[in-house]
Amino acid sequence: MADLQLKIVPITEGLSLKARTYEALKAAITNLNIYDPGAELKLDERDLSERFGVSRTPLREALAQLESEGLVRIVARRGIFIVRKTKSEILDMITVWAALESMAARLATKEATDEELASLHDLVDQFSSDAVARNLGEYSDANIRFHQAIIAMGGCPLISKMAEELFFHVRAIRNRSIVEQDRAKRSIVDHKEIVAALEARDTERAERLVREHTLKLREHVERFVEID
Amino acid sequence: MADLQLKIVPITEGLSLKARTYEALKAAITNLNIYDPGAELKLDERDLSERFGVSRTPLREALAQLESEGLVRIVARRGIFIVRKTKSEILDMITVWAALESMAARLATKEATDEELASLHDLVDQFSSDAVARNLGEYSDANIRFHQAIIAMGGCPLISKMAEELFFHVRAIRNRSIVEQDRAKRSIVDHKEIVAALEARDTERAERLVREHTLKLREHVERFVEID
DNA sequence: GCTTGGTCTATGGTATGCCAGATGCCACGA
DNA sequence: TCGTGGCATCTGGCATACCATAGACCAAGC
Repeated sequence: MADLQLKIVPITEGLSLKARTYEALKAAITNLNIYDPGAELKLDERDLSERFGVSRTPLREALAQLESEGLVRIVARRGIFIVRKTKSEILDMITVWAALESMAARLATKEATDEELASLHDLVDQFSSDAVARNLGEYSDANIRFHQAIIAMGGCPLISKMAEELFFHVRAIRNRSIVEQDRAKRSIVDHKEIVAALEARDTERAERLVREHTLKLREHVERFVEID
Repeated sequence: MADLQLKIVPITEGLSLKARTYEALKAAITNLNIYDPGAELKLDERDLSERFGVSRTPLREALAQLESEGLVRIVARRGIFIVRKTKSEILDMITVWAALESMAARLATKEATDEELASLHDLVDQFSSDAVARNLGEYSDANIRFHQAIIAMGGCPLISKMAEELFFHVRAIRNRSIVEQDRAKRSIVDHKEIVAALEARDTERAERLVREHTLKLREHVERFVEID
């Protein structure tokens, strides 16, 4: 029973085939959406199972999960089709994003520590340089990270989880959006104001700024982004 | 080719076994949560497949879907366990509910027709009589219908869909909550104020009232409801 | 050549059997 | 009596075979 100091590390449980197949499929579909907007929309169970090197059973379970998340649609004896979000659905997702993040901002003014809030400055800077240097806007990773940080500071894991899924989908329209340098610059100003409101613990103002910021994005997408 | 007026109705495509199994399981788990808080938490694939009269394959797919929704947890070679929401998770769900419904109320002040808004009066009345007559509060169907109606009037199908799932889970704590007649009465007052704000197309006030109303429920649950 | 009914094939749905690992029981020994 | 190791069994994961039907293809008849 003596502690021999054998630094035992629990052997990492390899994920199930189902789980790995799910991840691989999700990544594949996402890349398809991003880089290959006009590509093949139909999938075939047997073909996929052969290419992934697993039987149809775990593959089907992975597909069923993707279907419940709305990434694919499975029609009996017809095929499996990759679902492309309509513009209206994208807009709805941004609306929900606005609702969730503005609530998170509200909570953050009450729950977050000063240190946490201060860390937002770095993210603003990262986004600024990213947006200017690489001509990216609302869809850059740096921007997403900024918003995720605010959401995390709300201290509500469910909001974080739901927002993450939304970001995953919304990001798919990155390459279709018209990049506007002006928007990026205005966005940076917005971000700075949001951080200021949070640091001032101004609940109402933080909520409003976050909501309006995201709804501005929504309007921009509505007016200038062509989907489908 | 003559139209013989044979009133043909497309034979309703019976749902797949998987889909029906999913519904049956979900209903079973929900009822268990509501009426039988201390009951068996472990499920068995073979036993269930026998009881439902389907093979393990569609059953497993149904279970996988329930797992991705967080209703059950499947552990390899250990078993399938019904997940009981923690109090903290319930509170988070109510927070998200507040975020979504307040956004919907905001949208409703801009999108809903006068007729739609007027129809809310009936729902308020239904809730009033329900709450008084049957001693129910925030968890009565009449109350849920009132809130769903507001959400629907926001005109954002995604919000409706997400809220519906939240309601499904939150409703499970119905029987564990302490019924307070006072709360029901105050709730009715809140509802009337919300309807008034909506009809006045007062966006900010409608949002605020809806948010505060739901957050009041959250606080009530936090303080007075014992879960687990 | 066009229509029409039959048939073939592709494809998702379902049933079933085997596998590996986690548990728990039980016999055995100190 | 208590601890220990082995073995039976339980249970989810996976592979595979078969089923049913939508759609494509084809051939016969006009």
